[in-house]
Amino acid sequence: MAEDKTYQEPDIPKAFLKPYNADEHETRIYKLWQESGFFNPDNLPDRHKKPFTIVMPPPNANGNLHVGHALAITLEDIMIRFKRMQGFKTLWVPGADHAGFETQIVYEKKLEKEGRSRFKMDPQDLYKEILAFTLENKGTMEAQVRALGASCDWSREKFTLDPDVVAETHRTFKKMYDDGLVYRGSRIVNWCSKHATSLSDVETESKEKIDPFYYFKYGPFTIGTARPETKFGDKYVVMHPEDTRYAEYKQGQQIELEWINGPITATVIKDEAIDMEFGTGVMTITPWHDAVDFGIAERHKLDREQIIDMRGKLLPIAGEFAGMKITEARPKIVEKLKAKGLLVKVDEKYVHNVPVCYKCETAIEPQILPQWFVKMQPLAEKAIKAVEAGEVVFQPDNYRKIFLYWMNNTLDWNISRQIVWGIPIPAKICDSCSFAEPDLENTLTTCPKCKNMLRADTDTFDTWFSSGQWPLLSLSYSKGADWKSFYPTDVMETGSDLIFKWIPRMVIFGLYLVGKVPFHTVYLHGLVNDASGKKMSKSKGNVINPTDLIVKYGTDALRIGLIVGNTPGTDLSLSENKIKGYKNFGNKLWNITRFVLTSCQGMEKMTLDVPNKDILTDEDKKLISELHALVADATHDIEEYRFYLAAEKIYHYVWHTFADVIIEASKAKIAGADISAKQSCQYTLFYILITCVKLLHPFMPFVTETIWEHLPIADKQLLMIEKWPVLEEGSMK
RNA sequence: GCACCCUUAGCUCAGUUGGUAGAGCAUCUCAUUUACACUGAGAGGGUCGCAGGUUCGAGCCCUGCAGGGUGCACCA
Repeated sequence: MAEDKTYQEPDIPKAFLKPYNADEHETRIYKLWQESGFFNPDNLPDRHKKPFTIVMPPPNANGNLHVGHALAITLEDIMIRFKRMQGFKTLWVPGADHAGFETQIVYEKKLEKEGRSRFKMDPQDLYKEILAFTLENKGTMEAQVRALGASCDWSREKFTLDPDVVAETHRTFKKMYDDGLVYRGSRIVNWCSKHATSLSDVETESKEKIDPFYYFKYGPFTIGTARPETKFGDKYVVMHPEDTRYAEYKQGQQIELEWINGPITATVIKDEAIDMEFGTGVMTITPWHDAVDFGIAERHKLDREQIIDMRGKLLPIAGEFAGMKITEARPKIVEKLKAKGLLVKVDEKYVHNVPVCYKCETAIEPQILPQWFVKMQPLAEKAIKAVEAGEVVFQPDNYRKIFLYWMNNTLDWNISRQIVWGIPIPAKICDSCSFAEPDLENTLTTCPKCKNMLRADTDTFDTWFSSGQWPLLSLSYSKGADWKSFYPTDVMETGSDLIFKWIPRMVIFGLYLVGKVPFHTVYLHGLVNDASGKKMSKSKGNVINPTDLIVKYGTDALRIGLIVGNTPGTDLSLSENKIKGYKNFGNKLWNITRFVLTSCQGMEKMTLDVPNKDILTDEDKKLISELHALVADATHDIEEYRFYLAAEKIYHYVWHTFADVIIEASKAKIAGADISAKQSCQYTLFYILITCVKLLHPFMPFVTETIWEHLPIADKQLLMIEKWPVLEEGSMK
């Protein structure tokens, strides 16, 4: 800044002779900030002592940022800039996410377009291709984060596949195995037959479907089902133990009956999972392909048999239907049962919700598979305790209830994924017996139980297994003591949709690995929808690329436009008009500066202090005390995470009090003959200007820093490290 | 079915501990060689979803109801 001479000249800098043009300044200003080194807390001046840390939720490195990212980056940057100006030793750790499953899907779509398929590729080659694709997109994503003005410490940037991240994730896996918190088991999992991988319970969505609901004669019973194609192997008939209609049938009783492919022996089971109100109150079970049935089979130690293969086709047990896709087989099976006189009736319009893959909407086919699971209950208990003790608070507060609700209803977490793009699971598996064990050093070759050859697990971890440890991993907690200054972090700011997927896992891993919660405050922002409140999606064509808005209106306008009127946890309808309005605001501030500089021409260099009372008129003293009331109010709002209110109040003051009232009234004084009134007015205008510019800096960093460059102030620094306006002792109230 | 949220101006939404109903956009009128290419002054517009309750006082607290949204679980 020293080489910039314009501010030393008494004339109005030339820059102010034309409207503010964001495009001219933003790249240069960002460079100035970055070269100053102040993004890195280690380089901040001495007054910055107490750490304030945010770990950036690493954006997916598989494409462009969307406006939701722009909102997140803005919120985080507001907190960081505010705290930095207040004198905190601020650290904001940027990152990039390889985003396992999600990126692989993006890449598979690309392959599909090229007429290729991952199922015909060598996994190693596929991995290499996706890596190259990701690294290329990582650069695009980072450039967009910079364009948003993010004052994060790039020297500490982490990628979720960095070698130390992978190594540490492996160690956690081993540690959890040794502690009995990770186990390998053949359990029912959510299987997506399109992507050919299992999914966790948070990676499925439910979709309403209308299907026929069939009633079949099953020996002396009538059973109801929407899925006749799974019924080939059904040999258990289940009813509620208290159902008086079926009191004559006893647990374990065997019944001979005629079924799809001939006579079978069915066994009566009594279980409380049965809803007496539903259907006939009797059902047969298919443990291999239904979670509830699996639970019943577990409780009663029943046989299970696979009916449907991993690509969604019927197995030989289906007899003449073997090899058919289930949708194709269903009507034919019903036809056969009808021919045998076993079809009782059909409800044509049965409305139910079926789980689907959250990415491709393919119906989830539950399957029993040997996978690695995390035992959630003991971990969830700790997380519940920590949240109940107030160690983590939520903004807005109602997410606390949602967090606790989920933690109280948690299922064991399947962490195995049958995809290549991710962190490999460092384990050895015996295909001959049930042996499986983590093997970080890659030393196990033969099974200690049955002496057969072991094979390396080809699965990768669920992305959330590593990203759940992100607050620790991103601070390189395995290396050196640096992380201890910044952990636990202060705020985790992320989308409200991650309240299940991510937040609980981070709390759990933080408590498990180092005994401390990973953050004290969780700030959750809502979705950014289009102007009519509809969710942005590629298929609707209403996706807004933040870069387009930046090009049109400038980053500052986008930032404050995303903040005003946007309460935490609530979805936002984004209209371009609003952004445009804030572009005008940037220019208003620009012109205010021009007016104040013109009015102050010929004065000595100014200081940052409150003007001396002795030279101020009573009227101006009152103006300054009103300004101080705004400072106190806005500061309080920011501290309470009410950024939408702070931004609006400052905006309103600047435009409708400072510009419309104070400046209008000042014109007569500046032109008037009363020298002391003029001087008082000049000091007052200047002081109000610098205070407003400071207050706006977290929200609109570029225009405020640009203005700051041109202000005739002695001993000034970059605005980003100037002191936040403070009402010191003795200053006018 | 359960949980959570929402319902305030034409639209999008604020409204902090209960103390006279707010902003932006839109509309209308007027001004404007202006610090302002992106401006100003002013106006209209609300039974705060409905019904009760607590209170000196309720948009805010309590109960019930209705409508909308989101999430979770499903019920074979």
